[in-house]
Amino acid sequence: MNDDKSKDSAPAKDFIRQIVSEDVATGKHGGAVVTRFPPEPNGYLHIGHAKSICLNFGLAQEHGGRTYLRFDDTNPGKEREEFVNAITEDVRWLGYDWQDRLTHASDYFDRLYEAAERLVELGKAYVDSLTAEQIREHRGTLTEPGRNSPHRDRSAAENLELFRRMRDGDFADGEHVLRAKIDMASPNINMRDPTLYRIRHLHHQRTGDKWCIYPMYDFAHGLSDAFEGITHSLCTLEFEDHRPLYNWFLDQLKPLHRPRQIEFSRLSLAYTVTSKRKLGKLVEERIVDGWDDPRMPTLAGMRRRGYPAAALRDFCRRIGVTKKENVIEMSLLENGVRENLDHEAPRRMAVVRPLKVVISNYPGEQTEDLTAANHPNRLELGDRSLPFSREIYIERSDFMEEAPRKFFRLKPGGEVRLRYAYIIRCDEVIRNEAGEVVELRCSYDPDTRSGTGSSDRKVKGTIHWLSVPHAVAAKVRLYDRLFTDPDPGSADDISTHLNPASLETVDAFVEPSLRNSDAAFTCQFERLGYFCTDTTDHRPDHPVLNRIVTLRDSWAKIEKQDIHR
RNA sequence: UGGGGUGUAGCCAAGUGGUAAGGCAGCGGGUUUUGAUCCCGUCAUGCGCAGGUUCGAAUCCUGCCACCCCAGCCA
Repeated sequence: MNDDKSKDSAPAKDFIRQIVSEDVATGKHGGAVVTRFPPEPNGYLHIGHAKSICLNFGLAQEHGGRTYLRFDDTNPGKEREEFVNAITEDVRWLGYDWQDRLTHASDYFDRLYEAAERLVELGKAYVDSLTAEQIREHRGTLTEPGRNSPHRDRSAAENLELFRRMRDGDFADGEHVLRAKIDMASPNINMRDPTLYRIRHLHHQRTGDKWCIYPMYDFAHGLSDAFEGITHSLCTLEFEDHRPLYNWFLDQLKPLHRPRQIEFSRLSLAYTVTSKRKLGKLVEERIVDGWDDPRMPTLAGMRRRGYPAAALRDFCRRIGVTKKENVIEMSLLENGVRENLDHEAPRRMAVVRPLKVVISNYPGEQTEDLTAANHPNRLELGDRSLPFSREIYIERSDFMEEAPRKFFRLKPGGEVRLRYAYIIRCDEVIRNEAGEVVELRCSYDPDTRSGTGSSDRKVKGTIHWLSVPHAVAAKVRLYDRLFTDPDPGSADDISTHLNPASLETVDAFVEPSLRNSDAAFTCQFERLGYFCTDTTDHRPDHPVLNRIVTLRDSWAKIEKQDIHR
């Protein structure tokens, strides 16, 4: 089902791949390439993370290297086990395998603590007893240098004792922190004695109550990279200013491996938000069903919507990796999904707004099984049979009483081909008391059955249809973009940009072969204009399908031209 | 106004001194039992701006402009 064809072609040589190739060529790190994908387990992964996952895992793959999946769990209280499970599932779904390299920053809490003590002994770290507010005041501003803390010159022995007592739980939250002793006048604010450890009397999801002090990102991250032998530590642009600090720790502590941090720009997608915090808000406020709501730009949401993992990988390859701020248009993602699905998805018939057609010259009790190809361009995908009878449903919009000149489909007195069946002619239009069209009387040409030698009579239009007694009721969920603004993330309150019509459910009929289909079965409804997939809440007798992505619709263009004529 | 980054088409993105790849979007056309797919064509005298160096500059130099990030005991 939607088998990931490995048509992911070779990635472009972005600047990171150039650096890595050069490092491999010059034998740096013995030619090894070791990367890591380090999410904080405080939310679900979204499309932006896919870029990082594809980069990190892809890069290692290209060089026969290794990639760690490392949970950056240094801040208990924000992080939850539910999220680590979701994240591992998403990474696996995207098609990547970390093998036995699933780690946590918390795995290194002992070693990190030892490293911190070493820094204290080296005179490169001290315990500060200022309040958070005082520390902020001492930090200075963007244009003014900071001031040294009065505790900056404590002796190594005193610092060591204080730090140990911090660890042993002698102090309350916020009473002390451990700080690096660097330069309070540095123009780079990250170098103005950054905090290394803070006291947090909190239960940690993995280490339990063993610790009441937890390391900060800057301290934990670079050293974790070093511990794991990471060669290239790839992160986003906002960490550029942290690189001097990343290197400072390595310079002071001289670990065996020396990783290199390289920054690239985040992905942002027009009309969506890629911020765990903001996505979490949509979940909390029940604007969506959950992190995996098919409208969400999360990997779980896209999976449930029916986006193939291969299409997401292809998308990540297409967008490239640079240091430039970028906003990718939705159409690029959708084109990739469409392209993948067009090749992979079998075709089926469906009628969303039924109009009954009686084929008056077709025998009343007769039923015949017609043969329909599963894919018009890939005969190897086989075919299925489609029951045909005297009464059928067609799409309401496929009939027009007063049709513009270029309307190819059914009109009074006109002919149209029923896909995989016969050519019919509209003889009569039946109305109700209100004057609405409720039924069409047509006649068919028995010589035009699809696939027979005499079936090559040409008519302009082809429409889809379903035999009334055989049609299966189904629900189709039509999703539209969640936001009306191209950059909803810029608003303080993203809910002001919500699209009220982001979800519409319609009753439809589908062909009998869709009854008892597998959940997650993805198909394209012939002539309906979109791809659909069965959802997780699939019921065998009543399929519920999600629209995945819309087909290119040149009819809309023609229609518009016609109006303007 | 301190520091760090980034500017190539509507959106991405190659290009590393030799005369502007590719994709998406758009536009025009052909094939088609999905108005889909597919195929063909078209789309920057121009690379943030202004000078300079050079036979030759998106690439080198100088100056300017615009945008993004940084003042968590978040990551």
